[in-house]
Amino acid sequence: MPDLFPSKRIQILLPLPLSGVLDYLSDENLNLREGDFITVPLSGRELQGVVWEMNPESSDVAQEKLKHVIRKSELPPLPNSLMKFVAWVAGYTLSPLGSVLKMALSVPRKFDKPKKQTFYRLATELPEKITPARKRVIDAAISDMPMSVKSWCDIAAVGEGVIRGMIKAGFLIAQEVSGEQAFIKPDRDLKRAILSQDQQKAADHIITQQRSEKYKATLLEGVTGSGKTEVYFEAIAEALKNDAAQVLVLVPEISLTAQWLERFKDRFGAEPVIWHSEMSPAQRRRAWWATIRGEARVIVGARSALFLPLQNLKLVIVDEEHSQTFKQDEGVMYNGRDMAVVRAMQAQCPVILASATPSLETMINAQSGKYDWLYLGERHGPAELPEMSVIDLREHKMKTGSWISDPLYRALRENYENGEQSLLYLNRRGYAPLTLCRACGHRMECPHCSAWLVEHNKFDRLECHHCGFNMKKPHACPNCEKEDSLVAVGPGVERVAEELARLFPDARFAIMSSDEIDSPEALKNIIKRIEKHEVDFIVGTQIVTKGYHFPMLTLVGVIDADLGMSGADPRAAERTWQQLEQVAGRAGRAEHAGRVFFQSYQPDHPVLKALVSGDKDLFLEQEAASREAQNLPPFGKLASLILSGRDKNNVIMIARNLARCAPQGKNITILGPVPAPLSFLRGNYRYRFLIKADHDVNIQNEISRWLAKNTKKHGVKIQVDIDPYSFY
DNA sequence: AGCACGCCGACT
DNA sequence: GTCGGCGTGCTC
Repeated sequence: MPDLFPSKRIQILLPLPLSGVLDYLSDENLNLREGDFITVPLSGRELQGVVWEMNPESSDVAQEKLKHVIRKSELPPLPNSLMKFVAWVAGYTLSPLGSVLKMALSVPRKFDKPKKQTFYRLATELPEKITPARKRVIDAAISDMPMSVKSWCDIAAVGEGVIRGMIKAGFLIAQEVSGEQAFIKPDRDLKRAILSQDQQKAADHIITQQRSEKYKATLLEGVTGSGKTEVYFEAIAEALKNDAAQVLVLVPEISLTAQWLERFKDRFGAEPVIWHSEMSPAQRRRAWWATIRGEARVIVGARSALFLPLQNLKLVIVDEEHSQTFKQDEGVMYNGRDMAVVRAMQAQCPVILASATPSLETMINAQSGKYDWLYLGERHGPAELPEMSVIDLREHKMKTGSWISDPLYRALRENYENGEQSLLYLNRRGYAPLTLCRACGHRMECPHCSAWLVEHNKFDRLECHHCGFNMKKPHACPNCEKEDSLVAVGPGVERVAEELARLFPDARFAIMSSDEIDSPEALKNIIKRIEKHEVDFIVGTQIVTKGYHFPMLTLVGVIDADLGMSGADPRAAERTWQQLEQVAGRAGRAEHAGRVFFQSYQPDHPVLKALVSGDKDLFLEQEAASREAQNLPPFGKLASLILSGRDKNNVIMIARNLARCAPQGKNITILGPVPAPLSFLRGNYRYRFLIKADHDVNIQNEISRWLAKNTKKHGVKIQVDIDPYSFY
């Protein structure tokens, strides 16, 4: 086929795990620009990608090999700011560029044309005499914005009949709208909160920043109930003065933000646009379109919302910035909190990091003056801080098979007899973490991982928490074949609940763990039961730290405060502290001051000392000093390299080869290879390196050069995690 | 990510 | 003797 139009070599990025762009030919009449969505052939199939470079410098791909771009999409182009961000994240995380693009494009049916819908807007001339229901509709109208019948019903709280009647009477006028149903625009002036002096000062500071339209990071610190949300709502209101501005709010887990959404709706009269991975394809499509067209004004979402095609980003907020949920430790391993700061920097807009218990990273940045630091001291309402104490388990020994010490039992008894609610916290699902044979000592282990099988009474099974393998608990030991010799060792929440039931035969219990709470309905039910005081004792895993309010709860017992303190994780102490602080915060939200007991074999551990004394600053100071001494983040840089493969000897050999050509220098240290803590996972043997470097080392460069030196890696997967949070 | 190519076990 | 298992490698 002769070329009717001259074509030109351009570079396309496809949402595949390819490290770079591919060269294609573009016909001039397609009139392509960078960011345009296009369809191209790739090994016999058609794929959608993005025009990445219109004027490539050079390429070694032969001209004959090049294929033509098939067509250009009618989608608005990918905003240049997002292309820049995608490239930055790929470079930082050492991930294939195409994998990062995939995160930005994983929107179902985005190439479909939106279907036509009939919307209705309020007529300009309305009768003077109207029924109360019709008045509600008129009052609810948002200027002359057209809406679907369903939206009218929702917003005015009337039945469909009322709306249909008004359409018939000509008070609502039909309008064909092509495209998704629009989101209701937040009203920045709707309902200003009355701010305390502290809050007002903080809000003023942020508003000034907002007006400067420059990048600036701010830590907004304040205990629970100090009103951080109201303060950053004012920043959002300020940003919304600009009619095109878009605001991005990142939250750790969107499924747990129902209360937050209520407050937003109350303040701005409309729900924000929501983004997270569990949304239905239709919902995601609608949110993505609203974002790329600039119609979405405030977007609240999980970390993946960073990859939305925002057109005019003017403010970024990271709520609960200390949450480790922001770190993704699969696929493209990025930290949502850090990338939010980068996104703001690239967009030249302010970013607010809000938390009651800021991460050490953010604290250091605030102390050094890199971030502004706003502190809200007051705690609103009558609640007092709980009284905390440590139970020394070396002193108060427990019987075998018991996990509740005498002092804790006495406190629980007293609380129960006073008709109050208590919570026992143990971050361990199931009945027992280990099952072993009394006769031969055989441990029930996962066949695919080097991990114990966890006994779950609820399902009457043994389960691996790493790969999901599960089996029925056998009657006889699989090793020595002795009958009834398998015993449970150690406690999980189910077992603690069992002990409680023995101690308090007439009490009512609830277990809160991901096994019990597997749907929003289950969550709602359990919360309702607790709020109605149909429960005397709650036994819960980490799930109870996620910000529910238990107004009747006055006692918290931490079964094992030492859990999670060991291992190679430099953040172990910080994480434990945050978790325990949050659990402790569940006690005494109402008029009663609460009591908190930590059971521990290391009562002198700095984490417990800090919690009991309430001297959080001292703990952070010590923690900072310790990390600085070890040159760990945020003072030094850390990365992990995990090699995994089916053949153990092959993995070891390749690990040794890598070790031989590891980067050397006084400002970079390579530790390893050692078997990873989970040395066998999902059928793969795993070895790990840790890379520690000074702050000024370009650790990505060092690692890429290192891995490039070693070409033979057959049968071994190498995963790089920059600034790891997971140490399995 | 798909899809083809390629080398070792149970089938007509 | 073949069908097909998924390990490995390539796609402009």
